[in-house]
Amino acid sequence: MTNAQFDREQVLRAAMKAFMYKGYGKTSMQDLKKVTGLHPGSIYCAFDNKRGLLIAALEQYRLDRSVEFQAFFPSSQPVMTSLKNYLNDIVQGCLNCDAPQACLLTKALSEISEQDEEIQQIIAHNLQAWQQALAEKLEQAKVQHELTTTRDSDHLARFFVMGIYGLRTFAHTYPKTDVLQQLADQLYSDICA
Amino acid sequence: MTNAQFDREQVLRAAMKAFMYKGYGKTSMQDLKKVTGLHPGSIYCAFDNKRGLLIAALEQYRLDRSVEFQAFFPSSQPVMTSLKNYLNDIVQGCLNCDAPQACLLTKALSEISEQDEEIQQIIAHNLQAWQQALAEKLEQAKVQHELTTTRDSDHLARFFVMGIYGLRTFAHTYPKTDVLQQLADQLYSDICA
DNA sequence: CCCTATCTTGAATGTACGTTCAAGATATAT
DNA sequence: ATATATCTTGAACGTACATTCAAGATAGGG
Repeated sequence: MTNAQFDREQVLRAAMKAFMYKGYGKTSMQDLKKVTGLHPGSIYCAFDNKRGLLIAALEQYRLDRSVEFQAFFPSSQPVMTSLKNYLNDIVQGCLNCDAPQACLLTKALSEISEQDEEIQQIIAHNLQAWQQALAEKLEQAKVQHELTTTRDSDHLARFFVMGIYGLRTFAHTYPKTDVLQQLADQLYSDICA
Repeated sequence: MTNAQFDREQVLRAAMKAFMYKGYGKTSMQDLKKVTGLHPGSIYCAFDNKRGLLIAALEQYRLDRSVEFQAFFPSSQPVMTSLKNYLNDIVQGCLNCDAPQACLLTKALSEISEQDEEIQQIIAHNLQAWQQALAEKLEQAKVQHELTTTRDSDHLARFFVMGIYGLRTFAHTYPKTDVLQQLADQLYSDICA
């Protein structure tokens, strides 16, 4: 029954990509078969159903992004420098057109949150964990006197994630490097101010 | 053939609401029949097909929002006061749960933009028109010395709409008045600074 | 070499959808 | 009042989908 002969991570990343590009609803099992290389029966065996595959893909996405995030903040480097690099990387991600311009979490949030409370909560939890991780980095920057502001780190982190949500939506309508970079720079300097 | 015995605006607003709540893909013709009171045949007669209804609804949305926007900026009042009221109204909209928390444009953008270039362009055009209208108000505020900043009005307007996109997404995961208001206040003061 | 247990496969199933269209209802003109 | 033209209605159609399942393939032990 529970078969793991295939590379689970690779399958989940392929599914993630499909869900990000077409959206959950419009990604058919045939699409998933094509991109994962798994036959419908195997998908149902491993993930119960399409929804189970989405949930597994969301978890893989969380893991991947978490690793990626930490890699941006080596202890050898000032936190605020890392934060700027991180933000610039997101700007580049918005411009990379063959890759999905949106993040899986916000895309799925807007598509299915009203209809599936469990998935809504998974997504909300993951987004809040990301926000929390950012707040910790900002707090660390304060302690190390890289960041001098009287404002609460939690508030700054919320404003930062809000800005990134907005940046990604903005990029959908106007994916020009210089304008996005200018917006990101403004966001960064408003955090610092 | 082209029949207009029903109230076209009312029908389009009902369709708008359904599309905003369920999304375009998951709103069935049965749903649309229920909310508009129009039988499938009549919908096809008046709007060609479901996609045509969406396009018509997007146009009605544009009109409604345009009227609403101008109403927020009476000449009797300082522009920046109006802008603050406008922003606060958006915050309230994010909290009003029975109404759609997202705007039809961004919701549809994230759902169908990859698959329908024509609709993508309609949406992008409408969002840019909104941004342009904001830029004009900001420019007016500068001329009247309500707003003193060296930054470009177009840039400020872009940053403002980016913030609102982000605010709406944020509200999806955490719809608490005080936090949203704090984020909106921060956005407003960053525009002014 | 064969038998059995497990895994793989894609065709079959039921459902739900967008769309069409012909029959019925209504209004208008003579 | 009757005939004709127009509009309204919802049942029927084809299609596409998620899901299931039984037949076929594969491997491992006797």
